[in-house]
Amino acid sequence: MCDGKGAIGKSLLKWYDANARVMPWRVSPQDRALGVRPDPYRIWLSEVMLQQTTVAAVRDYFRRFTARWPDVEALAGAEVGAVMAEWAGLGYYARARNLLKCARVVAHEMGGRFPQTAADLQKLPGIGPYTAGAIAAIAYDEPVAVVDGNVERVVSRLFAVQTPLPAAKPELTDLTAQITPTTRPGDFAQAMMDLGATICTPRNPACAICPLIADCAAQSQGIAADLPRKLAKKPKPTRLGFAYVALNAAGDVLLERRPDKGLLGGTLGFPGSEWSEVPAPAPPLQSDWREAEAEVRHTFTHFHLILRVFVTRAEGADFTPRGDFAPGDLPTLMRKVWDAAQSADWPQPE
DNA sequence: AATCCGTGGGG
DNA sequence: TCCCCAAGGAT
Repeated sequence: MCDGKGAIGKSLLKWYDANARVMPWRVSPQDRALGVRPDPYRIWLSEVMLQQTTVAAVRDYFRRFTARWPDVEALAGAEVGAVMAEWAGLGYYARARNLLKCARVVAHEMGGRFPQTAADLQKLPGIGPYTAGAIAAIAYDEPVAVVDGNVERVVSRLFAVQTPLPAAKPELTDLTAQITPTTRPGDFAQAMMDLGATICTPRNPACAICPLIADCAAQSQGIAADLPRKLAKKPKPTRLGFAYVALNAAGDVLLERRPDKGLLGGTLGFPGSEWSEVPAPAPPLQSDWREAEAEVRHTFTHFHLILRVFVTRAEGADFTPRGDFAPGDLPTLMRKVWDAAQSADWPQPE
């Protein structure tokens, strides 16, 4: 490691000490001075929630989870339906299923203590290279490279890496390791991410106020905003489908839980057809179905979806009691279906 | 290794 | 409106 690279950590930590963002899972500088350590449970929970998800979106979810399940043993004792309902709206629902799996492994097989190295953390469900590194660095001071999308951007600019992502990932990880200090590696990782989120942004980076401007190759070459290079993305097709909202006379709701695998796996929702270019109607029961005026439009990671929504009054054995149903327990797509159903011209019960 | 997985905000 | 993208992981 050359002196220039060591200087990056020093400059960055100085900036971080003056500019660290306040977040519910971070230990405040005052508490840190009193010797308070980050809680591995809260670091783990926050890092899983933050996977591909903005800080703003995570905040309230984190508060609700930690209020309801203050430690890993409490979470391990939760029912999967309760966890899915609490996660509803946050997206990427495999994270919620793996979160509970991981909590149960840690609580039941590890005495409630998380592994203390990145290598061992990564063996747990839902913990990959990034999350393992983040927990190890922040909670256990392991000087490991922590590489998320922010760090990829910051490092590709610092060293003017021209290789497009994702092929550049190993090179960026290696470069990150070279500038990661052995002291305060967790603060360094969080500082890199804060820098990427607030100054070294994807578009219009604020190089003029960047603490690393003197170390940045891309800035000196005038190409900071052009990095990192990325491969072109494929276009998103549009799929169609039908969704069915049935209530009985008491106002109970016909719901179904989706299988664990695939889109919206393990979440609660309304029955419906397949989603495809030419879906076949698939009402869950025979009744006087009325179509809502409003269609539901929703965009997933890799396709657009347009749903036609039908409503009816009917009787059946497997309705969810009205008092047990809350739209907030549904993923966003199904909340949209519910909202569209409210504006429909409902048939009267027979 | 390429694909599959949500959602909301910003430009 | 549309595209980008955000503290990625599993398969």
